[in-house]
Amino acid sequence: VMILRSRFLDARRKRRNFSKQASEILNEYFYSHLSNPYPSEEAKEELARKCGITVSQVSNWFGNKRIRYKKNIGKAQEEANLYAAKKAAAGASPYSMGPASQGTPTP
Amino acid sequence: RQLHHNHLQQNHSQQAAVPTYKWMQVKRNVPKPASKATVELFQQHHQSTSLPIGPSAMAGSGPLGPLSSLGPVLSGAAALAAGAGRTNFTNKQLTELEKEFHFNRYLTRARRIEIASALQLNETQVKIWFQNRRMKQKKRAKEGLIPPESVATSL
DNA sequence: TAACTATGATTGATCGGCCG
DNA sequence: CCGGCCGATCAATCATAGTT
Repeated sequence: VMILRSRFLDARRKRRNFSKQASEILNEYFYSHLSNPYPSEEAKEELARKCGITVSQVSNWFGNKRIRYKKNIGKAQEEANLYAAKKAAAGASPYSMGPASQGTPTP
Repeated sequence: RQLHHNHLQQNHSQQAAVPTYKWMQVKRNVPKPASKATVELFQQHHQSTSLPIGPSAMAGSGPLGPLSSLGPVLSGAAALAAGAGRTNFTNKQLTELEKEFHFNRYLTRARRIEIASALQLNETQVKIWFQNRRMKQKKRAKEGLIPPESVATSL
């Protein structure tokens, strides 16, 4: 558990940060679906294609994003949200629609 | 713990932009980081250095062979019951599990019990390990393009 | 260059659904 | 009704990339 863990348990070495553009696409989707940031398999495939990464990477990204978003709430999240919301509203947002999203949870 | 079905149903935060949806409040049962002291004690108590686990008895003909140390069917169970969240598998355990997996991707109840005892793990832990292992292989097959995991490896 | 932070990947374990 | 499996996800952690 100490020094023995890097034999076959680490394939995660040498990772590459996604391109600025890819991150932009992912964040845009995430914030425009903040009510339910769980893209379908199809959506993941499309995102993967647009971002030039694999579906698994898209899944990882959303997994990390969700968890890390929760770990804050009321931090830069608000800011990021506004940033994305405004951007989406500004136009050219192919993800404006969705299954059950919409920032209008009217009870 | 409680049930949780996601979808819109947020809080009443005056803040215009951050509603706090249900998915943000989902909490799972992962209590303690594991009481290492306890685990270690159990470990060393039964650490039978050499695992007598023979890759099962070839395709189920001669079921169960070597398996000797059988007592602690719950050392791991104890740890888990004690509130150990994520168990830290030792390389020995992982190596044996990996070996067994290569042999059989699925476990029989009997084999599961053998492995669990020999490795000081829960039957559940062994079961889950195999489940996760299968998913892992499937995932790698899909992307890495190394699907069948050539059992024979006759390269 | 060291210290710190952001982030992609891994993995034991959970959740809900399905099946025999 | 029960236990195992699948598929997706969680949550904690690892190791590295990017910042400061």
